[in-house]
Amino acid sequence: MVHGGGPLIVLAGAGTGKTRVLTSRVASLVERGAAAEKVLLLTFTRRAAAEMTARAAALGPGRTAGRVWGGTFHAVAHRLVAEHAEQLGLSAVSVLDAGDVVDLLDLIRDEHGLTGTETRLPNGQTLADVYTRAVNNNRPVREVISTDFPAWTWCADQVVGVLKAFVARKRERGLLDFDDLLLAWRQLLADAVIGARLRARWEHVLVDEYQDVNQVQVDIVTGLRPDGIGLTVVGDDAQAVYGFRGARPAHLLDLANTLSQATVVRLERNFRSVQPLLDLANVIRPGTDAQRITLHADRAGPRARPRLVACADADAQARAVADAVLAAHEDGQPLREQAVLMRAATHSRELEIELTYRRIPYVKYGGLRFIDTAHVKDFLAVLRLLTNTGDEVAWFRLVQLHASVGKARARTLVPLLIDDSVDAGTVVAAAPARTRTALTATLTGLTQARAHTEIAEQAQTCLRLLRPLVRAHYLDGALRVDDLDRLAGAAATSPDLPDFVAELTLDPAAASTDYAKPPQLDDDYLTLSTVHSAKGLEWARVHLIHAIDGAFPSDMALTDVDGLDEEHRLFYVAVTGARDNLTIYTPTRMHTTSYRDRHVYAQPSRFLTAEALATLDRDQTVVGQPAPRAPGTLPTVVLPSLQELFD
DNA sequence: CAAGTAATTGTTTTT
DNA sequence: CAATTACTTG
Repeated sequence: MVHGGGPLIVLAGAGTGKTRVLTSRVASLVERGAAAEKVLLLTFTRRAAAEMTARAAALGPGRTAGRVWGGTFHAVAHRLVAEHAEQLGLSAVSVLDAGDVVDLLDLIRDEHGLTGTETRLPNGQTLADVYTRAVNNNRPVREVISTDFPAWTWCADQVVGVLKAFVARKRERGLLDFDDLLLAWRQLLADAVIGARLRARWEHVLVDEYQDVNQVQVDIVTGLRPDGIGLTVVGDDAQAVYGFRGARPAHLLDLANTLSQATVVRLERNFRSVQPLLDLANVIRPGTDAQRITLHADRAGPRARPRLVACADADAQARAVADAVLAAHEDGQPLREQAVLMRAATHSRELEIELTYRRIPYVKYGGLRFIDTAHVKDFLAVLRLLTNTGDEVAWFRLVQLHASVGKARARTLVPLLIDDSVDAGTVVAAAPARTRTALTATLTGLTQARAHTEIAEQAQTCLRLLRPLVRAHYLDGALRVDDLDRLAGAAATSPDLPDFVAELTLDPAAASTDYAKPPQLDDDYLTLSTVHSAKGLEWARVHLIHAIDGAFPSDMALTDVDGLDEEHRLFYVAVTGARDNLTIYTPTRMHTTSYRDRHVYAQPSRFLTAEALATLDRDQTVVGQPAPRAPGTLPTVVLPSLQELFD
């Protein structure tokens, strides 16, 4: 496809070669004379960015890769903020992740006397939710409280006060959260001089997954290409699944209306799945008929209909999935080509037990990530302190790792640590006697690390100062230290330490196993993933579990129409990830998460309408209780490939 | 004031 | 049922 310079909007159904469109567009632009460094490619994940720049390089006339600006909105924003730190009035820059934001808000909440047990007050997490919703939708905080958080209307004044202080404190200390990065970018574009320079920097801006952008990101794209010239946007409003983060699917169609001269292309030919799977997908696909996209299979080959399997409960479901996975494996389908998808990370609990019991290797995407574990955050805090001594949140973490230092002592120590005019001796003297030795060691270590010029030396010094603290502070300290050894190793080989920290914060490894475990899994393994994390990926065989009301759609989303619509789109994403086979499981009995061991009887997901069921093969039998395992029976084992024996 | 223990609570998705 | 929060003890 060749297209000129005018705005181009590609409405691409699932599996229609969205990535290929963007890739060949980049290649074609470069081929026709655009300088690669004048092309900006904004994607949703770093994985997508890497994939696309690599593919563009393969298509294009060499040297394309690496010179195209590519990355997530947040990663590019970070680069620009670092570049313009001075103009933004920031002396240093640290990126705060969601957890850091909550920590800081809790701290400020304390300072504002918003704690106590007499009346219930919003906690740090709630304050963060209020803040991000206001910022991402350009709505006043008070309005957000009264419409979205009515329970806190009575203390709206205090909430506004805390959030104001929160903003001021971040400015003062050079701390930027995810929202701030985008706001800063938008602000740079709004500046007469800098904005013009940034607009001139890129002739072509390409945006992937446009249905998942929020208002600030819309403003950024508009700020970069005000008339739409040189803009290419790809997306599918039926796959918008980040409403909770401020995204609105309407943004994609709004753009087509705003840019009246835009060329709109609709992709309906699906290169991924066989037709019987698309028959189901087309039924499930939400949206009005006017903008209807109907997928047609390009592929030939075996055409199995999707299957529906009713199970007695989650345990039966786990066994059914494990059986099916192994059966396919026996038939020659590698585990790598199979995935189990679910609405929420917790839905795979029983399955993970079953997989472990049967020794089926798996990697899980979604849920708690390595980066979110306390000791990893501790290590990143230390690294942040190398370049930003004003990083209050990092100091709080580090100081509280020392024995006999809690919240209260940290509050007296941290202001001293931040103050450049206070020397280390004075700070140590302010600590209780029994912690002074350890604290001295920490501060000396930091100074030494800063003095090193080699990145590997810096990382090792940080690890050395943290190791005894982590070992003593956590019950399983020794295990956590092993994790940190690996992480420090990764840090040591990075070209730039602050960039390493920022990148890890902005787009951490998706699987909890990525950094945590040695790569013993590089053989063959099953993928377990939340539907969110699985978006845009594909497998030959997909098992969709917990397709019941209350789980998928999540009962949290049942109260409002927008929430339910989003679940519906998410279901579409789940269904379209399979190439050859799809099996949907509906356990009829579900554990309630509240109250001990109680269970409820759940209906199959409301998205499995009569029309949808007509496209499915239904097993007549309900997978029920197992025959009791004979004692001493060996579990089924996936044999290793033994490849290494033949090398 | 910190750390350990008992009670309680509330559950999704992630850049 | 696990993780936070309130309460007690050292």
